[in-house]
Amino acid sequence: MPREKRQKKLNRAEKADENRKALFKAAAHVVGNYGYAKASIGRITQEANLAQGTFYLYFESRQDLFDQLLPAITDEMMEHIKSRLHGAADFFELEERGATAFFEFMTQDKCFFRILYETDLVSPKAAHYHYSLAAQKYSEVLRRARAEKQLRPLEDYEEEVLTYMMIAARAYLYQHIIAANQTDGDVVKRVVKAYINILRNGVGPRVDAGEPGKRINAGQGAS
Amino acid sequence: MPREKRQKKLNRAEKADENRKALFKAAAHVVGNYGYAKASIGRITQEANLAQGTFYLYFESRQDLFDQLLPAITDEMMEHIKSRLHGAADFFELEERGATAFFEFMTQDKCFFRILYETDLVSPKAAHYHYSLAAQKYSEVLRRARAEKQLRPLEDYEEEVLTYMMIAARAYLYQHIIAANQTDGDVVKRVVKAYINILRNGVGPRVDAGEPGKRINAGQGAS
Amino acid sequence: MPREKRQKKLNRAEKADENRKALFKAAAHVVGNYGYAKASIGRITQEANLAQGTFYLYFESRQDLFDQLLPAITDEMMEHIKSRLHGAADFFELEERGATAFFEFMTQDKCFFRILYETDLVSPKAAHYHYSLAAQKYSEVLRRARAEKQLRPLEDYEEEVLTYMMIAARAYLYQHIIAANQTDGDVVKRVVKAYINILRNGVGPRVDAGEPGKRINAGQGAS
Amino acid sequence: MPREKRQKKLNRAEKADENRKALFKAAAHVVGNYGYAKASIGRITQEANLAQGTFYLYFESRQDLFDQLLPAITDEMMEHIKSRLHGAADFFELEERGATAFFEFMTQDKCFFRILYETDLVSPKAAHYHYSLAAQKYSEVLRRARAEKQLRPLEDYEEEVLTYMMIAARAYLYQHIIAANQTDGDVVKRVVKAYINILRNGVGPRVDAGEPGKRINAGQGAS
DNA sequence: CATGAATGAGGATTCATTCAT
DNA sequence: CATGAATGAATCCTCATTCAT
Repeated sequence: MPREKRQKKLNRAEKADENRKALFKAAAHVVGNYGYAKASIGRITQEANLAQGTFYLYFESRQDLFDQLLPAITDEMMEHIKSRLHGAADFFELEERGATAFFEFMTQDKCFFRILYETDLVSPKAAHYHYSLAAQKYSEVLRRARAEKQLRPLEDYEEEVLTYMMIAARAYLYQHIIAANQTDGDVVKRVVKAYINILRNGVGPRVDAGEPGKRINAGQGAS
Repeated sequence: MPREKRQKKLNRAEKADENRKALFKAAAHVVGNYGYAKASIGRITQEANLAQGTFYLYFESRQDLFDQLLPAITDEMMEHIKSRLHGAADFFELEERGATAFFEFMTQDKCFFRILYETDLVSPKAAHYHYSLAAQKYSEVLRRARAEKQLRPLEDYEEEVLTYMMIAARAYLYQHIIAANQTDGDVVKRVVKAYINILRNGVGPRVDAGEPGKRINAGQGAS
Repeated sequence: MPREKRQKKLNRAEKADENRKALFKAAAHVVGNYGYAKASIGRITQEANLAQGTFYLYFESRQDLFDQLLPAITDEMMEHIKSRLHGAADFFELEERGATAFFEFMTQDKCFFRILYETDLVSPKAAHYHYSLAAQKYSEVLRRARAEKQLRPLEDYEEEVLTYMMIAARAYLYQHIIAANQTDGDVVKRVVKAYINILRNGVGPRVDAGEPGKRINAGQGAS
Repeated sequence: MPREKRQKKLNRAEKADENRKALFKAAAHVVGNYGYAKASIGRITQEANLAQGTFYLYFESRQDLFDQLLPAITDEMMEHIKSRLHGAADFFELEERGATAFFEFMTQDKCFFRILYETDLVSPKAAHYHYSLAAQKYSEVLRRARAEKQLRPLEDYEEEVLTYMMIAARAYLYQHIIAANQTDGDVVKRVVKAYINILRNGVGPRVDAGEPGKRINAGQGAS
């Protein structure tokens, strides 16, 4: 008897969890493809194969869903990326793997950026959670990398600027190069390689090893 | 008599122009602060001090406004940036001035990014106009910079990746560092400096720790 | 338990049916009295004691209602008329009863013709349904009447012309004589008598004034 | 000088008349094809090649136009029909010519019935003008025909019923047979012939087929 | 728990009418 | 006279939310 009861309770709890997940998934799909504005409860519940009223058993309001949606995806993404980082030799390899994992995750769920950008409006808190988590992860990584001399010495502000340049790069490179060339199977690899190379070396002209005194750009002002 | 008539006609045309501009401005303000979803014709016209019906004398529909809004701001922004570039010595100075001008423009019109990101949904065409114009400008600049050897040789994919990294950096650095520290009057200067430094030199460790002079401008901060 | 459930379900279905009927009735009333143009959803739902939004649970759109309104009334009318025809001896008695039933139905629902005439514009399909059904009914009746020699031989075109003359007569006689003399309780009877008489005998002069018995029923008034 | 002035005045007056007529014509066209509901001032003035504001120089309001539109057309129609009646031998020939002229007029301006039927709603007065004029014309014709024994003796109510049967027949025969068979060039002729035949003789069975001489024109169909 | 009918507020759009030019 | 810009009321429709079943 008690087992049966537990069983039933489990079924109930499982069913509830299933419904909640179905609503999240449906919401992500609808918001990602049509935007928050068109993400009506009706559309979401329909997509989740539930009745409209059922929505309110799992979320207090439309706003409540929006507050929870991005954080849920963010956590999932962080989990995914983390799982791919193990064993990286240094900062640049870490970033290479991280970016690759990020792009992979995006490709699974193309609508991520629509959700991210719109969330900024409908739920600033949720958006802040996303960005501050990302920034915090980078901060940790950078601290360790600096401690281990994997980077050149960074001056004031450079760490913060670097952090957001990397977050930004991931976002834009995905949206504007990778998403636009999805048929090309190698695009991720190539983009990551170029990205890491620029990140490591910058794009300034190299001093000629043989002429250490020479300053590149010396005559540049003439242009 | 003809003068009076011309005068009057001018007034009419001027009034119309004023109204259109007021609607654009109001729309930018409302969309930027509340998002497209809440940018009702009522709110926009109220902000512009016009009657609701008047809106339809200047735009065919709400969608029509949305299609025109971002391009109008984009053009204005490009104009502003262009006006600040004259006399830059090389690529990095150009990017320094460009980014600074960009940040200035953003500060005038803080809601730009909300408009940009949301536009992607409500008017993909308008968003595409923005990004492709930005990419095109960078493409031209990069071509010239490469021709004049202001950059290290770039490999395949690096130019495209670099372009979007710069566009991305401008966006994220503004949104996450500059907008968040607006009380600090020097934040733009410092961010730009750090950004250009990373762009030029990367963040990889120097091969030869003992020879800091190897990299051009490594000590740029001294200026 | 199952009984209660069934009971409840019935109630729901019944409520829905009631609402739909209330909307039809309200629509008929509003359209009939104010015309389609002024038949706003607001007016109709108010008349039906329902909220505006409720309308859209029963009709897809205003147009959808308009498409259904006339056919619904047409079917009701046909049903009513049919119920009064049983036992008619011949064509003229059938038409007498039919016209009388028609006039009765009209008197219940005075706005019928406004609906009919306007429907032609807002829902040509619905109007066509009405007219073609009416024409078809007459066609059947005429076929039988001819087979049973209840009519003089009809030449080409006469059957079709006769059909529309009868449909037309019903409409105009109701609108211009009966509706205008509703206080007169016998108006229907008298109009029908005169109508049937003209239909049967025409109005041409009799060749032979001295032989009134020449035409069957020519002296019908004696009955 | 005076001549020139008169000339100018005439031009002005002519211009005004032209505008008024253009508005009437445009209104008839728009109302006839789209109905009163969609006959906005904007559409009408556009059709008339005039500015919206100009409308109010010729009509007090939209309603004012609607009040005048049908009467104007009615007068035009009566004029047309009257011009075709001259020389008719008796009542039936008169009706034959009248109906033919009516159908001709309709064919010129197909939208007449939409205007007529809708006018009933937007301007009952104007509709009443139409119907009472038509009834009055018939009344005069019938009085003379009866005086001249061109009809069989009519009982009570028969005259009024006959009047509206004829008005109704014209309307429905045009709308449902003639308008629907416009490609058939002879349709008018045939419909009129059948109509007059039914009107004259009715459709009741003949007592004695062997006595063709009994009814005037009884064998008319043989032609 | 789950349902979906009912609600009514909110928003895009149209249009008769006015009035300055 | 003629114009057409400006107005704001009116209307269809959508949708978050509630609640009886």
